[in-house]
Amino acid sequence: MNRPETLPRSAVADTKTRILDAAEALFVAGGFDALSMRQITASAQVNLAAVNYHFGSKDALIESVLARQLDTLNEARETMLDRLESTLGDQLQCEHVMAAMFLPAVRISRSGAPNADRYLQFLGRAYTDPSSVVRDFIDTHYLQTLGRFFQAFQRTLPQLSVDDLAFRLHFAMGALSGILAGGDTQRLLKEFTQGQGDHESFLLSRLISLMAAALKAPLPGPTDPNMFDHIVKLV
Amino acid sequence: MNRPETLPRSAVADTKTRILDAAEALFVAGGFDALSMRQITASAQVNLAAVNYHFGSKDALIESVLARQLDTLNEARETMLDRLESTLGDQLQCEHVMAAMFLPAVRISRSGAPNADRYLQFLGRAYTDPSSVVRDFIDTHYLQTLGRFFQAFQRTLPQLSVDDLAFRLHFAMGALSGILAGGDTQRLLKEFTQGQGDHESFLLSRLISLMAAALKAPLPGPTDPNMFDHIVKLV
DNA sequence: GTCTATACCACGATAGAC
DNA sequence: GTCTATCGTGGTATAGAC
Repeated sequence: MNRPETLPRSAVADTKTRILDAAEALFVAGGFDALSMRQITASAQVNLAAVNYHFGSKDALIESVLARQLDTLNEARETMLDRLESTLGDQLQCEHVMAAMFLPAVRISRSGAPNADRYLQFLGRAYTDPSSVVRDFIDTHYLQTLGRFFQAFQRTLPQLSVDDLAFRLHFAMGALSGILAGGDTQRLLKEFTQGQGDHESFLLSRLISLMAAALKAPLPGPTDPNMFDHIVKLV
Repeated sequence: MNRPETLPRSAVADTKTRILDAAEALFVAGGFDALSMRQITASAQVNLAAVNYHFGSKDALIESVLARQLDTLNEARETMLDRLESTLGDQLQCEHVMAAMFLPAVRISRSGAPNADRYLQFLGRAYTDPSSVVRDFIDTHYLQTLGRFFQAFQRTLPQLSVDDLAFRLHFAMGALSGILAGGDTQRLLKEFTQGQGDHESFLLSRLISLMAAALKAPLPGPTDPNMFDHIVKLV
């Protein structure tokens, strides 16, 4: 922002970047609560007070760490959704919208960008970290992109009311978080990063199939609408 | 445990119970990280060191708070599942199994038990609290009951392999957590507690319909299995 | 503007007196 | 069983050097 443009980038990163890199590495390794200001500053070889000077607080630091990676991801997601919408037009289905949500992360992780190999590890941490700081920031950060995707889902699922769609998307997103938060995350990420194209397609299609089934479920329910009353009286 | 049986219960609760009650109230109000030993002991009007003496640590205290409520709930869940299984036999469907998971909490909250009205609030906190202490304990606590329900789901969904069922249950449970963790939790709980029977049946049947749709989704996926490959090549 | 040293307060935990 | 005193660690705030 207010850094002079004429200043040449030195061979070693400046203090602010060193703090960001150190915090990100420690965050990926152990999550937010395993982070201490003294650990970060020692790892970055800067003074303890440097974090507060450059970022204001520990919370603001980790938000900067998250934004540095998630801004790019959400841009790619919206771009991919735009392309799919303009290419497919009325043939757009909710599976395409979900692909636009999940594919960009995989692609970034396979690009030649620095630390690309750890990108999905970072995402796994960011999406599953239990701290309210991380969760609140991600929720806020997703608000704009999520609205964009909500409209796309509305187009592909016109039979659902706004309330029902919100309910089911909430359901589906919670399911995704649950999968990422589960003990299988490591295995899941391994398949993402190391698996062949077949594995990647298979896993993503399996995930998307499930979410599509939940989104497309008939409104009155697949069974007798009064089934629940029946159960209540049964026990 | 090692409290003498001959000691009569005094009119006011003893130190251990007062600590439990105070911790539970503060936990419901603000979650685990908003709890401090000094707050708890001040609210319970006991000494700061009393928590460590009676429970060993702050983590152990909150585990006692959770166990006091969740043990009863899981017993009721397993009991209801037993009754449904013996009553319905081969006619048991996965909707019944899910009802056995969700109904007991609603019933406890409407019983005349002390603090029953706050029971669902407590459950919402317990299931959505971000602290690893709470999450780990609930996961461990659910292991036995969850295994019992897993077998029941296996019976009602014989077309799914063990791995696929685990994947989908993981999905469904994550969805439930996502719903509870969302901003609509308050409204959801209001409907649970204040709504008429119609609302309760409607909401639960809507939730169960969604989860049943995800569990019953056809294995190859509702769309072309190669659709994902098609998407990959499209953008 | 940047960076450093250092002080401050709240936290959970514990030893030892009573 | 209960209490006081104290320890180590956490995030934060600030005065002052460069």
